[in-house]
Amino acid sequence: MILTLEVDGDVPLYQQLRDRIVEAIADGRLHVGDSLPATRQLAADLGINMHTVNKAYDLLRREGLIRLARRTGAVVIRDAFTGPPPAGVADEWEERARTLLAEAVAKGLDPSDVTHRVQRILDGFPAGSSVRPTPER
Amino acid sequence: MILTLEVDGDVPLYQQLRDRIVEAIADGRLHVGDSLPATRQLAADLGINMHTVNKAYDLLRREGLIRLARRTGAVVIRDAFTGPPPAGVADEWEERARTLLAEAVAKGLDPSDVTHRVQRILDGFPAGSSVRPTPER
DNA sequence: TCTTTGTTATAGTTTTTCTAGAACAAAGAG
DNA sequence: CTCTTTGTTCTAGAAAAACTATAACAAAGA
Repeated sequence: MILTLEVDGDVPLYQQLRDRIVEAIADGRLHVGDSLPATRQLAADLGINMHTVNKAYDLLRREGLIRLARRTGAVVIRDAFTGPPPAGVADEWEERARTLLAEAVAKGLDPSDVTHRVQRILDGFPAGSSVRPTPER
Repeated sequence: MILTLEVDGDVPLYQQLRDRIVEAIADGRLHVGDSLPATRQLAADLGINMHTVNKAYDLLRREGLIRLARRTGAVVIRDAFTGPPPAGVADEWEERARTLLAEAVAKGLDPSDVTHRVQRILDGFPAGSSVRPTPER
């Protein structure tokens, strides 16, 4: 898994790392059961500290996306096909979505353009190609 | 304009303030030409420091949403009907949208549900109710 | 001229971020 | 059973960000 981080950006490294992994899961480049690199290994590869990777992994664990265990390492336990998300996840997500969408509208982006962009992004995800009323697997 | 901030949240106060104002613009509760409260006044109302408000206003200014001037104060200069956004704004927005949408998918939200939620949010904005191929006003 | 309002400067505290090194603990590999 | 790998925890420190507090400056409308 190739990851690149912006060292001089305004987004914290552990947040960027978390985001890239979330995107990898959504993209289908990571599936349930897949292992993430060991914290020490990934830290070395990225040229950052072990604890920074640790923090990103801890975030993903608290979000219910990975399982952490000694010796086994970090393993993906959630993807688009795993089943319905815990209650509250959708509403909490929507709240943040509302802020982002408000920004688009406030800045004058055409709402239908926004819709199309969102649709295109979703369609780009493996799980977004087909309507999925009931979870598979 | 009534605003409430989460003092003990993990989102910086100036960021929350910026978000609430962006939402107010998108909601149509703030229009082009409307004045925001003076920094000292708003700081006092919210029980926070003047410089924190200042930082939020400065963000909004750099985003092209308000104009700042002495004596005149902070005035909204952009809303959904002002015209097309500067080049690059849409693409920069889409990049962040992609991360947020990836999170939804990775957490198992049904893509069609995500679409519906996005649509409902957009429709809730005054500018989102009707298709707007060409800017009005 | 006075007052309002943004702007800038200085300074200090607290929290967050990132790094560094070390040791501990569980669990699979051999 | 021993060794090694991997997450976990601890301490510590540096740098940056966030927030507060005061004060003074500067422009511009009343």
